[in-house]
Amino acid sequence: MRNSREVTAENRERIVAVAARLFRERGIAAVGVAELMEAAGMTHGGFYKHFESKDALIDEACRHSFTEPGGSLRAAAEAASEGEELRTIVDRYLSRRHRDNPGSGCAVAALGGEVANRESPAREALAAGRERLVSLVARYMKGADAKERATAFVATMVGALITSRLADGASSDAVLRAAKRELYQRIEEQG
Amino acid sequence: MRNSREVTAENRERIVAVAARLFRERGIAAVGVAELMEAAGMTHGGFYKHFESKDALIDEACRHSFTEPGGSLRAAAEAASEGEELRTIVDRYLSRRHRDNPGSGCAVAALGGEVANRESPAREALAAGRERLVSLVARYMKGADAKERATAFVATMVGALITSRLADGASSDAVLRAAKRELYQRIEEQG
DNA sequence: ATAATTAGATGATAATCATCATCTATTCAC
DNA sequence: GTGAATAGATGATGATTATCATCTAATTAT
Repeated sequence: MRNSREVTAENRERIVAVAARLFRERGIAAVGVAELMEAAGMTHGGFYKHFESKDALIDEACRHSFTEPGGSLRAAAEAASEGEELRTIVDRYLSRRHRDNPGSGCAVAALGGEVANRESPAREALAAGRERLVSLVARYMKGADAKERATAFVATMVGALITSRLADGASSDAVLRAAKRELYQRIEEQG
Repeated sequence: MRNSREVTAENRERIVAVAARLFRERGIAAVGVAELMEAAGMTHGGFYKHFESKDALIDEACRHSFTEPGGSLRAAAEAASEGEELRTIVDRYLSRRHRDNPGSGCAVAALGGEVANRESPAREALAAGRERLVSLVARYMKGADAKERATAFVATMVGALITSRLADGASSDAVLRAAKRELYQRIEEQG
């Protein structure tokens, strides 16, 4: 069977979106092409009409995960009242909601470990995503060393999210709380 | 052929050690039983004389990676001169050496993402490793909230290591530097 | 020393994987 | 409308996987 250009484009987009979600939820290696296509509402064979290989999809899915509208930290920060931008970012990033829903969350935290080291466009996409996050945070910081402090700020957020997902119940919440308190303090110290 | 009890125990230990290294270097899913056994100097078939399954080895390898003598942060901290313990920990953890050698480094940073979520002894082992790291750091902090500050401290270290491994060349060093500076400052502020 | 045990090699198994050839029904270009 | 192009289904491919049965030589227990 054949679909219209429009439907085809939608299908392709759906594959990427589903992959971006499943990869973050369960890891890249743990998700096969067949399962992926079924989750996108198709059979496995059609996959290669859209992508050259699974690796090509991985790259695209990594890029995609930073362009999703729903979880945009940038939008949340820009909607916040003045002086509350960084606190808004922290509250969102270190929320239980974010911790419990990696599929729609930060790809740096969800896929960073699996993609690090291996040289690939996927790694570059995550690296670029991290840098954009640093830039967003730095925008709300004052001083010549804003970028440097933002880099450490982001490292704390990412590390806290990852370690909170690792810990069990009680201490998982404690990790989020501790990091939030720490970051709040840094925000107070010098905007 | 059959080996003596001693040789057998050594072989088993070697499998665990090799697994702990390879898993951290390339990810758990990317390392097969056959490759693992070859790296340990044996053929794949003997594996199941030592372990019930690959999952059982994963659990043991995760536990093992926190008991290696070489990379012990605890030993380094205890050997440091008084007042320099935390700085010693930071210098070690956020060194280029540690960043470039995940195989002998922190398993929380190397495997945290892949093991998070999935319920397993492996996850519990990493969670326990993280808590021991927090306790080690807290030991050198003053105040009633030492544990909480140590939790954020560790999150920053882990997040910095992971994001530095993700970034390319230039910014990778910048991440380490920024986090070190940030943590140094926290140490100064209140021991 | 003899007998029972077993560590590890060899090779097979079945499952899962990414990838691709083929087919078909549809859509687009004309 | 007619014909070329193609999206996606179906099914096969070969590679890789974890797991296991069998065999054998060596070690342990007696």
